[in-house]
Amino acid sequence: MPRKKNFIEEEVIERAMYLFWRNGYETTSVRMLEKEMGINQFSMYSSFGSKEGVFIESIKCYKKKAQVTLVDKLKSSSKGVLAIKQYFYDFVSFSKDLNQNKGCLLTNTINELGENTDTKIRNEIMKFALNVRNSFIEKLKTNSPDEQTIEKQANYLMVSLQGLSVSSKMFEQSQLDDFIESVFERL
Amino acid sequence: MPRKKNFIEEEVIERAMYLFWRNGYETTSVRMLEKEMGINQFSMYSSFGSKEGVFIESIKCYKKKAQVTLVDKLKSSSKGVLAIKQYFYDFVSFSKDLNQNKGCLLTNTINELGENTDTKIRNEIMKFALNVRNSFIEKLKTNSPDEQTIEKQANYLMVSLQGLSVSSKMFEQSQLDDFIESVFERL
DNA sequence: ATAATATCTAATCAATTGCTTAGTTATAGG
DNA sequence: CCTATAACTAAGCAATTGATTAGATATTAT
Repeated sequence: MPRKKNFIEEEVIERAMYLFWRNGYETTSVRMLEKEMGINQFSMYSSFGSKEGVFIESIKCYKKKAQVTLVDKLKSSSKGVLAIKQYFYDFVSFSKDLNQNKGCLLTNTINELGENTDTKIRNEIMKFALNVRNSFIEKLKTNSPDEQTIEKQANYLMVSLQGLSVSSKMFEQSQLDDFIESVFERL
Repeated sequence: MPRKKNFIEEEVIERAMYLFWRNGYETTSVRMLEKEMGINQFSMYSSFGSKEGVFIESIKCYKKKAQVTLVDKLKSSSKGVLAIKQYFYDFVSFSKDLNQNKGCLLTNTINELGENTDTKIRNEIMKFALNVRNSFIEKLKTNSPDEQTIEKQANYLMVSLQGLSVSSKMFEQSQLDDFIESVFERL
């Protein structure tokens, strides 16, 4: 009986996601979201409950995007550890968009909100991190059979990824390339 | 002839610095600063001009602190590359304070403010990064004479440091240890 | 068509933001 | 002592924050 929404939730959330990605959580105001999503505040609140609600959906949207363009490619590759290296390069270009170095939205969020991060958000982020880590481990198995070595290497790669995310905001591409090459010289 | 300030600028700035370090720039309000610094808003603005002014002084304070506890120790060490490894471990415990993982204030700032970072602030941060990088290079020279190798290693170490800063907020100490050990296994 | 209901627009809410101003108080040089 | 000066207190500024409300507008089953 009721009226239909004249926007598609997934579409407006993707726009919101890019805004959060560019500006961070605190700096992004509800008015900016309104403008970017192309919908009224009422629609925003009735669909997503709160600014945080919009953010959580944006995080999920980002994860989906990263899964499709990065993790799925990694999983389906047959190149072993080299596939992880490719993931690193893909990750850097993924974090650049329209000549902007935005880093990784998940890393940005952890870094911005720190220990005060809402548990729901933190869980979403940690789940994805574990997901990536497990994908790394699958590829590492082709190199070494020793489980302890693999665990250590996985930790090494995860911290390295965080470094890339932040560094893409302040260092030159050549320095990032140096880094990636060095990382995989050691594997 | 005039009245004396009844606070010491360096003292209140150090308090402000810890607040910014814990909460980030945007999340820290002038009212919070007032409370933490123990001075009135008028005093704050007449001494430092603006919230950003307080922040810039806080950044300088942080740099001084990091210089004394981290860089000076590195410079005076005679252990070569091992001294850099020690710097990494010191850096992690430096970013932990009162059981809080706050990361590095400079890294946090770059990550939070991104490309919109005020030039003055950005310069302060970049200067310190170069300073650390040069200290690394000095120690790397004891290992290899090849300048190109050293440059690449320096880039590698700088990105790794950023990784440690962010990762200290989301990973276990053992994972950070794994990372540091892996970095220096082949240096 | 009509009634029911969810979505829309647009105005508004109290609270908080960074910052300023008016008026008082302390400190020194003459 | 007195006057000049700057630091103090505390109230207030306009603008913005996240969120809500009232009333108009579509949509669809009956």
